[in-house]
Amino acid sequence: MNDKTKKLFDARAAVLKAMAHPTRLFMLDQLAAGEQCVAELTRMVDVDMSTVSKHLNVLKGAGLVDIDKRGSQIFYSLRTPCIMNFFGCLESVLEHNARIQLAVTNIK
Amino acid sequence: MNDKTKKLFDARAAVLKAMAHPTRLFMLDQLAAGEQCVAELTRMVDVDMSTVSKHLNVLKGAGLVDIDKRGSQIFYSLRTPCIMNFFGCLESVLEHNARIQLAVTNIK
DNA sequence: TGTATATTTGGCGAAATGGCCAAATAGGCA
DNA sequence: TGCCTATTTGGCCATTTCGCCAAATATACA
Repeated sequence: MNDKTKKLFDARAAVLKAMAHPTRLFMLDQLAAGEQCVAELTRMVDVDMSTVSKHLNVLKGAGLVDIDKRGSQIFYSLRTPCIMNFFGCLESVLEHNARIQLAVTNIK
Repeated sequence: MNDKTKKLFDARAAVLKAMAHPTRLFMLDQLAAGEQCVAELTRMVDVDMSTVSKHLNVLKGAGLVDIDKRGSQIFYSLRTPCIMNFFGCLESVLEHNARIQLAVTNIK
């Protein structure tokens, strides 16, 4: 793998890594329906607000969300909505896994 | 977030997490062109074969690849090729990030 | 100015990750 | 059987991740 290829896959993996956490993925999904402030997102996910803030910072670092400060609140929004198109494919992987799991269970 | 929703996002995130490593992503990309054995993949990625083997096991655990043992070799193949459709969207995120970076550089 | 609300930051500890090396396992073949 | 090749497993260590709490920062508003 040459240097240029390595850099490309490093960059792609970094974006995936930012998405690859249940809380962050859930928040992206929520943001797909429209911008939200930190407090509102915190209400949805049942972890400390400081943790939510750090998760949002990870998403920002990966270029997945934009922020808009208005008054004392900060609104986060999805920068590249096509990200969510991937859910369909994820679902097909999960379904396949579920079928395998079911088959294995039936054998036992 | 209720329990069912949590489980769904845990499962989705697990698949993304399996993809979210440069070496694993590169190997998935290679497998998109056809099955490969461990030794061949190792030749491409410049890490120890034991490390490659563990990466492949992660991909298998996530349901992303299938294996086929033939003789003393084990061939890995992509189970759900639609996974690779996501690259296009990743690219648009990366391009956006690059533009931002360029803009910031120009300001300085 | 002081106080309340919204958000981020710093620090800590527990757990997971990723790499290498050495050793174990499995198959093919003399 | 023994030897070679292909692959996986176990152990170890350095690094990263993720959660909480407490403290800092920023804005609004009286």
